[in-house]
Amino acid sequence: MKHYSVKQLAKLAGVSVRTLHLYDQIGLLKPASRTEARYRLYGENELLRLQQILFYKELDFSLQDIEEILNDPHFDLIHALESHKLSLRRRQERINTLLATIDKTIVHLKSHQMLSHEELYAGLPKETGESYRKEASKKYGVKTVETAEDQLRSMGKVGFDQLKTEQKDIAAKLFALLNEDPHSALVQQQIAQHYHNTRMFWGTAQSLDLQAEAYAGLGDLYVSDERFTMVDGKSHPEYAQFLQKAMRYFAETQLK
Amino acid sequence: MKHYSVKQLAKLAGVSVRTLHLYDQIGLLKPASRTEARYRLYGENELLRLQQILFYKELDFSLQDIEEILNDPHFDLIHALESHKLSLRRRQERINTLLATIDKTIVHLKSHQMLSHEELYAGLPKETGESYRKEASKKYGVKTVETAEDQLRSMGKVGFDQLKTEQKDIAAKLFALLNEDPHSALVQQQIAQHYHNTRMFWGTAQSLDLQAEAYAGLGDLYVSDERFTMVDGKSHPEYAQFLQKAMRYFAETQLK
DNA sequence: GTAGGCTATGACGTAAGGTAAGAGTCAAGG
DNA sequence: CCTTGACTCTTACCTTACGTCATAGCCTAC
Repeated sequence: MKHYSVKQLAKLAGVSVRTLHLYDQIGLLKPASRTEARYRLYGENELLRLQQILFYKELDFSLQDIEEILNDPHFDLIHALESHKLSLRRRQERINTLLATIDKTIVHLKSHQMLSHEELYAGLPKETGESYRKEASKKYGVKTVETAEDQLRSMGKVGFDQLKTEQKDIAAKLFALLNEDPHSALVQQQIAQHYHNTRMFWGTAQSLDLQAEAYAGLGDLYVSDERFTMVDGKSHPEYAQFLQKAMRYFAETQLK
Repeated sequence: MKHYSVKQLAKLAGVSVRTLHLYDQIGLLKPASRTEARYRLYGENELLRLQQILFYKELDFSLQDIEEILNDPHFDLIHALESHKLSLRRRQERINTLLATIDKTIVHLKSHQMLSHEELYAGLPKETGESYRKEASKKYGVKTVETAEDQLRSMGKVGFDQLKTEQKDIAAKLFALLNEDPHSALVQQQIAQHYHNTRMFWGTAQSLDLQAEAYAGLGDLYVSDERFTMVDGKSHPEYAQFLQKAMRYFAETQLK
């Protein structure tokens, strides 16, 4: 009868010696016998069992499961395989979701910086855009408008578009509060929602101080660019100013 | 300014306290400050960072990678995501392979026991099958034939079919050795190949003694059922007997 | 006799926490 | 004032399936 040393068996089956030591230790694959010096000796039976082990390992079963499968001849292997299939399917679906999310994230990131100054005002007649800039700059200062534009630009096209869509939702709620005090708890609660949503488009984490500034600046932009506060095609400058006040107050009271 | 205790932050973000302890320990997310009693205090900034961490964790990034991504603003995130996509794709392909293998295995197992006595002899006119049985039983004893049939049945339809296909290959080699001594090294070497292939269809591991018996019994079956030794539609009883001798010799010398 | 190769056991490390022990902290109620 | 209960701290061991030493014993060849 043939017998193999650890190294021979390991080489034969393509595993490491350590693996055989482990399998011996946990009782998954014991050597047929030992020499006087406690050297492990494996026989043909052990080679066969090892091959079975490796087969199930290929299928991603845990060593514990493999031991149950091999030791209990009445083990319901088909059932085990079916449930294993299910878990593999779940893993696959999860990976699909991950891939989709990553793709979205990549698209999102790539659209960053792609927003040039022209794109920022695309959709508006150039002169109109410029005139709004001038008017807003007069009212709020050149620096404020530029800061707000930078902030918006860093948000990327996707964020930009989504932000507009988002506005529709929040507009419905805030529009009803137009006559409330922008500093009231009622309004501030909605603004908090808006802040948390908006923040998701702002790349890497910044200090709260910076975020406060940026958020307040975004409110300024609302005033400087009517597109953000258009509802059903009509601009609502008083809504923009309402929002600006509410956002700045939020930034100053909640974020500092 | 708001501040959160470990438990509050944990609950807010849906992680465990231990997780926050760990993130603190590895420097991934340090508390903004500590109380006098060394209680951890987290602020709004930490909540934001934690949410970023969880986002990347959702994408199956390791904590190490996440730390690099978050700490280095110049990190090439798009590149990291692309390569992450690749590794996810590989995992998905691997899972696809596993699923296919499992399906095959299940089919294989299900065809076990489905092989009734009639199916065993399907394809042969019933009387022919019966007559072969009788003749073989006379020559080798009823018990031998039944044992061989059981063995074959336990192999399942898939194994049964594949075994026949397999025979075509080995037949080409062994047919040329028909006039050699079945016990010669030349023949025995081919038989060893055959044994190792055949064994793959024999479900769970058995003792070598049992395998030896089964393998020898399979040789008997070859003689009792001409379908195994048909080459181009012609039966070759002398080939069957040659095989039987070689297999029995192999079982007795190599497997005991 | 010794060099080189094989073997044994034991122990530590990995990733991302879970679980638990022992001790200190804090606010509320009696 | 004291106790109770909830919370927190640190330390440390457990998990998977091994890889990687470290130390020591064994075996064979020259």
